[in-house]
Amino acid sequence: MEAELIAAVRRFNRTVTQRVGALDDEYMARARPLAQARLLWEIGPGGAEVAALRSRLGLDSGHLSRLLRALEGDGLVAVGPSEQAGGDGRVRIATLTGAGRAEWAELDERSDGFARSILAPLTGRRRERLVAAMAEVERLLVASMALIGPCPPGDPRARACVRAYAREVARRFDGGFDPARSNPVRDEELVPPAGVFLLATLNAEPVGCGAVKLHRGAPAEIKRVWVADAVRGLGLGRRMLSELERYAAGRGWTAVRLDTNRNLTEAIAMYRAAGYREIEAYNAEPYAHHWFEKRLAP
Amino acid sequence: MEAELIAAVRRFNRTVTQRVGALDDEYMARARPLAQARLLWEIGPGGAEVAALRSRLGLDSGHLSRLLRALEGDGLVAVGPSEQAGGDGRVRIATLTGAGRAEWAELDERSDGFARSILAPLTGRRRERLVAAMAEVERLLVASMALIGPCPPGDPRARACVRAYAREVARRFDGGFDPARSNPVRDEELVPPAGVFLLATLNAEPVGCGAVKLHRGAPAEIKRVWVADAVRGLGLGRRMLSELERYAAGRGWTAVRLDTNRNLTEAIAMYRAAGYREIEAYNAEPYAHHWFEKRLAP
DNA sequence: CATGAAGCCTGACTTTAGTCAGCGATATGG
DNA sequence: CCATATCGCTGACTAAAGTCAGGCTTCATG
Repeated sequence: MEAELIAAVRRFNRTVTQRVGALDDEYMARARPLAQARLLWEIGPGGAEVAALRSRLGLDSGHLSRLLRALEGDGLVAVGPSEQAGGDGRVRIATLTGAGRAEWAELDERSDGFARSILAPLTGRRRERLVAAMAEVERLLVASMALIGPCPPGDPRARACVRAYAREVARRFDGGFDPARSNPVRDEELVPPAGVFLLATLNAEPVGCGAVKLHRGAPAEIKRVWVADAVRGLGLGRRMLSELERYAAGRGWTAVRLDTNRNLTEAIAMYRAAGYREIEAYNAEPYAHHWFEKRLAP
Repeated sequence: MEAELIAAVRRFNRTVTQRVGALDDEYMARARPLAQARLLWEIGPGGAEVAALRSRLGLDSGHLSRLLRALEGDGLVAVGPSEQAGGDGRVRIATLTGAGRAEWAELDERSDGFARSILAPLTGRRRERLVAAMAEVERLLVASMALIGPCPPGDPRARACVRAYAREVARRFDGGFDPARSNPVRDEELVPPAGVFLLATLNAEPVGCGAVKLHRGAPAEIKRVWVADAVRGLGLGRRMLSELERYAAGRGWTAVRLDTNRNLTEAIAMYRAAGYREIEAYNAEPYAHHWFEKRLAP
């Protein structure tokens, strides 16, 4: 990786996170400790589960509890049981009181004010350029924050991705998609050593998946590569694919193949760009129109 | 200002400062408190004056002193007298010891590693785009961090700007520039109520200047508008100009004028773009070829 | 329904950050 | 040379952040 690029990223980190970040904190903190303000903000007008707050803010359970107590003491927050029918009685939900909503609105206003103060000194054209560049940085940074790792196929996040995949496929295939008619994939096939299921997460939210089956005496087979709409076009599919290939190659497989539907044009383009070449049908998948293979470097 | 733009800036602030900023801190902090690590970093291999560190990091004198003591105790830093011939015996200089330099190098390495980790998940083309966008954001953010405010013309920073202005003008005018031949500007003329000298600063460093003289019974006169090379093209000259106009308008003047040399083409373009129109010579400035005037809204 | 895990809580800390008054040495301006 | 300011330092704080061990309640599971 060129030193030039690294130096540029470092300059950015220094200037932007240090200066803007510090100012942002100042804008956030009103007569209140920063952690409390952040928490209040994160609860939001709609309320939030305590566990979600803990993971989003990365706080210790004791610390968070105390912060909630402080906000409750100031009459800004009410923490109560989940209240939902069939809800888990252990989880508690924090909601803003009237005063809390007022203070939240105040924070929102200040946040607007801060953004305004960044734009204010710039002329119209430069403003547009700054905003466009910021959007680009944000998009690509988000892409680089996504993590891809193995996950049991039975995990709720994995299930959610597979459901989303099935929904999308049902929408896009001519004549819909009936899982019962398609070649089945059983969970055991996606657990090492038979194969693996990889989950892509962004801030712990699942945003994509992919799996590979290591067939004995045959090329490994890639299945269920899917990326959430919100993060398409960031190269996540490509990363998922190469992680799956890496897994197969690491176990000694020298080729991977996959089947796909003619309507999934971007996927097909991605496979070609990633070095896959079209082959004859190797299975009888009723929804497939194209079959691809890629040889793996050992 | 459109809500669209503000929302984009806020999204950026959120993603970047919170996520990248927090990670940056983690990378910085090795078994050491963040403030100590930052201080060590800021001292750098070349050493630094204690006062400079205080202003750069925005720390309280007592706090900084204690941090220095802690680093000294760990054998990383040595604080000694200025040592320079004719140096101020009160100021002290912090320098890194061998161990300190080693730890500094380690921080440098980690900082590189962090930058690398941002770029690593991206493909080549996306990397280029991210870096380009980061550079753009940084440039424009720097522009919006510059502050313009009144400053006594005798202040060392003001003097430094005026000297830089004179050097540049000497380089660019045909046949150089001899201040003695030019229409003189006395300091008293640039102190309220006779006029004002404005200084543009970026992180407390002077990066530009401008002045206006409020002539009795005549249009106000703008002088010495100058912007440092490093921050040109960011609209700072334009901002300086409008601050000067605002000052004159605020005291009741309804027009400003100025003279300029034909070689300062960007300045001339800026005057025109800012609503100045060329007029007949109103003085006998030997270095001037163009004279401009702008009417001010009350 | 016994068992263990999960979710949230409190108590009892430590560490870090930050503030403020005042001191001793040095510099500066009349 | 005297008054006054500046620079860096120490002492004596407070506030905020963060850690860790347990305890109570609720849930899931055999």
